[in-house]
Amino acid sequence: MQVTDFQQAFILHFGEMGSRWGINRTVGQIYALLFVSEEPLNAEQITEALGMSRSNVSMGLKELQSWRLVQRTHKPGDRREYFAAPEDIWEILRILVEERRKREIDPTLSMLRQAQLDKPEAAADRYAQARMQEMLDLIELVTGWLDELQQLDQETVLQLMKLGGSVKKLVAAKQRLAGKSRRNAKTH
Amino acid sequence: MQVTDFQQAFILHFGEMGSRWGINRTVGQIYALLFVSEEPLNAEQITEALGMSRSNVSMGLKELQSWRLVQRTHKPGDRREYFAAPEDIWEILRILVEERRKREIDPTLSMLRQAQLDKPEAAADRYAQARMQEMLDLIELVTGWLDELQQLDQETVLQLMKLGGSVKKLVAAKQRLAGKSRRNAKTH
DNA sequence: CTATTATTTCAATAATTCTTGAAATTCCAG
DNA sequence: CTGGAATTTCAAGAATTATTGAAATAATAG
Repeated sequence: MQVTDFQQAFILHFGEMGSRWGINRTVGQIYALLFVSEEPLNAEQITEALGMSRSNVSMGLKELQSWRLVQRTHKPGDRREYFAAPEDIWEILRILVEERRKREIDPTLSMLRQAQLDKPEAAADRYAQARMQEMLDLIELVTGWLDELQQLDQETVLQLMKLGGSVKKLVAAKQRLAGKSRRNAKTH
Repeated sequence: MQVTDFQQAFILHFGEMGSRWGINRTVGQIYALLFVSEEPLNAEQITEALGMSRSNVSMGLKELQSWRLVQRTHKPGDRREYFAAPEDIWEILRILVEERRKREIDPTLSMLRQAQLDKPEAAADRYAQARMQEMLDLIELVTGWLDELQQLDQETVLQLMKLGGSVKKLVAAKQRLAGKSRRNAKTH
């Protein structure tokens, strides 16, 4: 297998960006190749196309599988494994968000929650705890919202994103509605 | 300056997570220290608190400044520089989103746009180009939406995020309204 | 089974990134 | 200006991460 110049530009870019995205060059290149390939590829084809060692490809594929970013298939009468990127790009985005969250945010959430169980005496520690609480609240708000977005069907998300600035009016309208039903409730 | 055990847990965690977040341990620790410190700190205090070299702190602060994540201040009658994390945690989030986007997404956007200017002949390239177009469309949709969210005031964003699942009804309602005014327009 | 092919593991080394102390530079009080 | 304090730069070494070929393991066709 030989990549075209057109594909090559994309593959090399992903390789370069890999380090900024927290994956290595190899993994970035393998994923880029799979993403622009119409048919699933086996490890040997990837090795030849990218000019890296077979073992490197094996490790890269393992990493991509741990990210759930590649699917494994088989061809009839061929016992080699074939790999492909998910067809649906929304699915890819969903997985990316989930996995990055699991790796980059969840451990911090645990630590922040743990820190709230303490009852520090010193002023410096009480300030630190308050700051951590602020961070915790913000992360919970944003990740909770991401959870809700993921529950929604794709069409609704698309519409919401296309709403643009008019979302403000919509939210304001909703607030007024909600206000009616709790006219006498404690405000704020 | 000496950090307490309570602060230390937070600082060490940020140091460890640093590599997953694309910054190094030093930078993570410095930021964590500033984040939980009520008063701005100078480089010497940071050096002592974290037990790393003065030059390392200097480089770390430079990096954090390139991320716009620290503010520089001065104390009267003291010519040393003092550093602090922004007080407002929403501000921190905003900056983080902007900077990560600039570093991790914008270069890819350029590349993808460039690739759409080509008019490839080969079937493999035409497929690759179509895939890149899908990726481009999705990134533009999401980043465009982030832009609009950033235009909104914090209160509106907060309300939107707290809407949760009911956002679906809201969007549906909006669609019905919009539908009235383009009853006879070409659907989709 | 067994021979062959496919895949993974692993230890060595290549490459990159981080950290440091020393030297250079900048800054400003006197 | 000048001297000392504050800060940055830089090259060397430390530490980490990536890549490889060889060996081990797994899978299956015959």
